[in-house]
Amino acid sequence: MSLEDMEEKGRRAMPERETGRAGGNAKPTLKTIAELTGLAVTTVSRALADAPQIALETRQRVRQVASEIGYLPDRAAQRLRTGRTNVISLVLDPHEEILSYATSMIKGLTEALRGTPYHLVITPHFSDTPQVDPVRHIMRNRMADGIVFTRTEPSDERVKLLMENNFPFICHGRTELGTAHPYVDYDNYGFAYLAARKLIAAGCRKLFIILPPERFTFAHHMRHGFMTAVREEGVAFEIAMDVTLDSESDDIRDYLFRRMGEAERPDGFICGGEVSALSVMAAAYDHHLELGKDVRLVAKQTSGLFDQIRPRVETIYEDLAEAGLLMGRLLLKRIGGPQPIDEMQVLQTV
Amino acid sequence: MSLEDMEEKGRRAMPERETGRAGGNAKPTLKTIAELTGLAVTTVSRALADAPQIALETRQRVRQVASEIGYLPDRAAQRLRTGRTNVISLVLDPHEEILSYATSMIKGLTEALRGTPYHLVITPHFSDTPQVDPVRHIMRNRMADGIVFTRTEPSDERVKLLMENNFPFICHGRTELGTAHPYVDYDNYGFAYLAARKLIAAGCRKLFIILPPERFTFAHHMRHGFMTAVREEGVAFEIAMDVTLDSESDDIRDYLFRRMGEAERPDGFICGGEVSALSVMAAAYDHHLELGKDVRLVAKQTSGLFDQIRPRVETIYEDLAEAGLLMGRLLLKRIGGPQPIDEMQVLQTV
DNA sequence: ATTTCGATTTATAACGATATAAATGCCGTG
DNA sequence: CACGGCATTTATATCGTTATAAATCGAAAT
Repeated sequence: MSLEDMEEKGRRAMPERETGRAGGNAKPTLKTIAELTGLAVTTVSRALADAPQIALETRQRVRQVASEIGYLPDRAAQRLRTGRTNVISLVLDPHEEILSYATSMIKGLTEALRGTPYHLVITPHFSDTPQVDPVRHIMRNRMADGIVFTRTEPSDERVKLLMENNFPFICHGRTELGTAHPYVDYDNYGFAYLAARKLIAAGCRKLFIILPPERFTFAHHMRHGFMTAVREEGVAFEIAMDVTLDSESDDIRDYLFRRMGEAERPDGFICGGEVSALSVMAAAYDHHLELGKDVRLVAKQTSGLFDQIRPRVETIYEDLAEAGLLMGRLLLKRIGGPQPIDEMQVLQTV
Repeated sequence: MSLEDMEEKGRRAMPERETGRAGGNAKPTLKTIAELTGLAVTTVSRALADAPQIALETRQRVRQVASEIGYLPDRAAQRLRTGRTNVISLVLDPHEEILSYATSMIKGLTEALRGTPYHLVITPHFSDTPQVDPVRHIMRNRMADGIVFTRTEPSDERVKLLMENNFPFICHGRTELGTAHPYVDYDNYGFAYLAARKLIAAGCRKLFIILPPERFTFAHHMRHGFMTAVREEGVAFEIAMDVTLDSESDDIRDYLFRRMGEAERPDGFICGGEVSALSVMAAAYDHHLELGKDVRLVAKQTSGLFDQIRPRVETIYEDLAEAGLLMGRLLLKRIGGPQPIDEMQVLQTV
């Protein structure tokens, strides 16, 4: 083998300095700091953890060196040793793909996690598997230190499972289980009640509401708020059959178009979702009904969308980013503290 | 020390079975399988990796036992040992909070990652730090095996940095750097061209377009497509000053309302975003201009939103979930293969 | 019978951090 | 001057996995 050949082979064996290690110097570890300071790795570790048994002067010197060389602890090593993942899992339901719901939540959550060592992992929940599966998987295999999920049900299996195992979590919406659990909710009772009162005050004589699917707790809250208002005022009412806020918006529009063509047409509509509210408007438009005169609508607003909609629609605002922020904060608090904190918070209708 | 005392102490030492270890049996590891099969840990590891040097019969037996006890490899340990994180980072720009953009991307990405060991981590990019910071951080500290980002610029610092370090990534949109790099883009030239042709064909005599901020490559594409069409047809045109697709939608509406009140009012509008398109509609409405008669609008549609909008608006569809799916697939391919694959794909206007 | 070979399996050493227990050195005290 | 006590530092083991090198074993070859 010639000299050139050997050189050639050498080049092949080490192509171009392992990916990502540009600059020539390897990633700093505790060992690097230990060598630079002349201390033991253990000491460096505890110094960075601000352990009181390490001399103050040592702690400061270690901190100094650490920041100079841009040391960051290896997450994998920490996770392996301590069992803590520094991960928060957001379990996303396929239905949350609609519009801004998930994005607002994510915005709030990342804001809450900002400055902490926690990362946000999106765990999709595919519709062909039971709702509790991703949660169980995360918990069993310790994929995260805490779980965030939404669309809570009255007797939610996920809440039960997580409570049983004392695993940190927070959910958007409440259960109707006896036991207290951490959650953040919006006052959907208040929403529906207020919406109905507004419509009645505007002169509506027959109210119509599209509810979330019955299996969600907040569907009950909305129904209850709606029923309370219509009973107080003694006006006629109707609750959408066959379609829910989760239905395809085309289906909602078709359904409403049919209903608007039948006898005893409702004149006041309540809609707890933005796109479905547009479906209501479209159905009315297709019937040449004038919004704000022939029919009225109160919609729940979760984005700036309805500020651009004409004719103007009365809305009641739910701040999902704020909910996400709050959820993140409460979850971090729960993870930090050893015993379960059963803090709950309901964001009021504005 | 009495016997009771010792027992008491023993109990204290193991308080209540570490959180999450319900059921009494600890989380299975390679060691567990090794003990059950009588093999060495190394052998089990290689058997599960389907190494050819392990006897077929052994491999099958190990697989069997592994699935029986529900073994899952510890990600932290794998990550520590191999340096691979099994994480894909999606860097989210604050502007992507609007409506469905991020959600659609996430949907596509999770679909692509389904069945793979990869997790999706959301890395927020806060607006008070340089755009390249989160990308550099992820790369330097090996927080992920691959990066996804959006809003690509002609001379994008992120692309440069990642290319220099040969770090796997994919972006939504192209650069104008000479070097090829992996990306998925939408044919925004085609969008603007087609939109302009449609408006002209419908009889419009003065076209108006709202572009993305100039710093993004796709702004140039749209401008180019728009300019080509108006020049071909020789119609008058105007490009929005002062507002872009990133502007507050209220600002866009106010701006357009003013413009529509001035002389030589445009009669054909092109809008590359959903909410801003609604702003155009709102401005026209507030001027009592009839859409489809006094003024026309072609909007880019990225969700089902415009199917519910009345009066009906002409739209051109961009499938962001499809883009996300494609990006995920290309990135995984890039991570799998040792040498950079410079695959690029432009999704065509439909 | 000894050697060699190929096919398997195994032992050992890391990856980078931290918990536990042990060691060091300095101080005052008896 | 030996000792105990205190403050501080260090050595060792470990988390669960995989890369590397070494070992085992039966069968074929010398």
